[in-house]
Amino acid sequence: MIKKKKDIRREFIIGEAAKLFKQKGYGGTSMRDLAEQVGLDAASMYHYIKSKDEILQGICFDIANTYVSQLTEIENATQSYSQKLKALVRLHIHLMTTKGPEVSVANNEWKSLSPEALTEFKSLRSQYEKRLAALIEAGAEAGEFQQVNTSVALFTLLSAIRWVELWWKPDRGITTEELENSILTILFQGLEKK
Amino acid sequence: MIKKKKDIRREFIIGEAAKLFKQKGYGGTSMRDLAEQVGLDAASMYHYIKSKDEILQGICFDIANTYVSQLTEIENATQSYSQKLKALVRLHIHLMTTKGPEVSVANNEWKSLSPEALTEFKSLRSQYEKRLAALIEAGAEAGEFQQVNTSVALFTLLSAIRWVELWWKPDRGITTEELENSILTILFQGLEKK
DNA sequence: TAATAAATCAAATGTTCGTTTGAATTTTTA
DNA sequence: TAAAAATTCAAACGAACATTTGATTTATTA
Repeated sequence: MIKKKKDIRREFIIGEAAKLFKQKGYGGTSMRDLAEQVGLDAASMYHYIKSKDEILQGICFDIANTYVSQLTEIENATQSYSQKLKALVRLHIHLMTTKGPEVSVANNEWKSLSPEALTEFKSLRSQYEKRLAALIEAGAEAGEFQQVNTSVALFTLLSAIRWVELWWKPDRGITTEELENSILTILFQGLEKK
Repeated sequence: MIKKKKDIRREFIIGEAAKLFKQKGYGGTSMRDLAEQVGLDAASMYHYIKSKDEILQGICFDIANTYVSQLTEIENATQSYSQKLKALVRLHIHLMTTKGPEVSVANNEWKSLSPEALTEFKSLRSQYEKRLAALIEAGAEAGEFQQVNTSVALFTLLSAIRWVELWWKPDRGITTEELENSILTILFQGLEKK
């Protein structure tokens, strides 16, 4: 037996929690709300999860680790810095369209992590930003990018795509391909026509 | 007597609330936290404010109204659509550097508004987005912008600058002028060097 | 200075929260 | 089918919350 029924239930609870946390915030979601969503009494959920905080940790660190491993792959690829950056932006967008609630929670609710988890999470994020900044810096030195402040470029890129996690639904009348292309056009070519 | 002492106290409380709401979230900030911050007993604060929700409303709608009136001014100005859009982005950035906590709260904590206020707030935001979308649409038809989906352009622009409200401090070693110029360069010229 | 108004807070109210306990029920195993 | 294990929930716990009450202190006014 590879995956126990208990684990499946547990994952279901965490998935529903992600949806609720995205919708109403971590603080705004009670364990009783979550219990109702999964069709259990609140007390019963504690057979599958240890605490509310553990759920949030699961979501946040799962996403954080995904981001880190994607960045590592790109760092090791042989492409121009411009291509690397574009590929990374695509991966970010893709993750938002496939794991919307989880990404949303990791991006917006991490402040509610317990103190120890919070420290660890901020450290992970800081490392990620440093490595990404290095990529931008290298690209600028290679003459591939405009001369703009690295931090500004870093945060503008990361921030510019954040709306996707809130906006994207399968029925928006736009494919993920179009979505990615439009965003990449604005960020790398600029909105203004030359 | 133009401004009563009571009103000044009230505004101070709301200002401190904005800082705390930004830092710890609306749900994560108790009235006791806020009382300690302003140097009063929790009960005493109720001489100056009606409720916690009223504070949040004050912050959110103050910012929302500022955005709307700024947009109205720009709509009525005689400039190219490109100039209008750039001016608006500058105003957004400027508001973040001058009213950081309030903008942060209006952007991140509006979900905690009471049901009626929430409806009103979402309506205001939706109107704002529609008018901004119309500006982008018009600029595209005038041939000033690249051919990208209007919603994508709209949200990418608005989202791209959101990090400023969290990042900007007077001692970041960058003037607001440089900050605005760098961001505008990326968004309108693109990060890639041609 | 005496009367009045404003400001303060100790104490309590009722509610909601995350979580635990312990017993009942259902499912699995031998 | 009997014993063991897993699952469920009713009930309750203590803590934290926003807010109210009522009395006390401080400032203002006549």
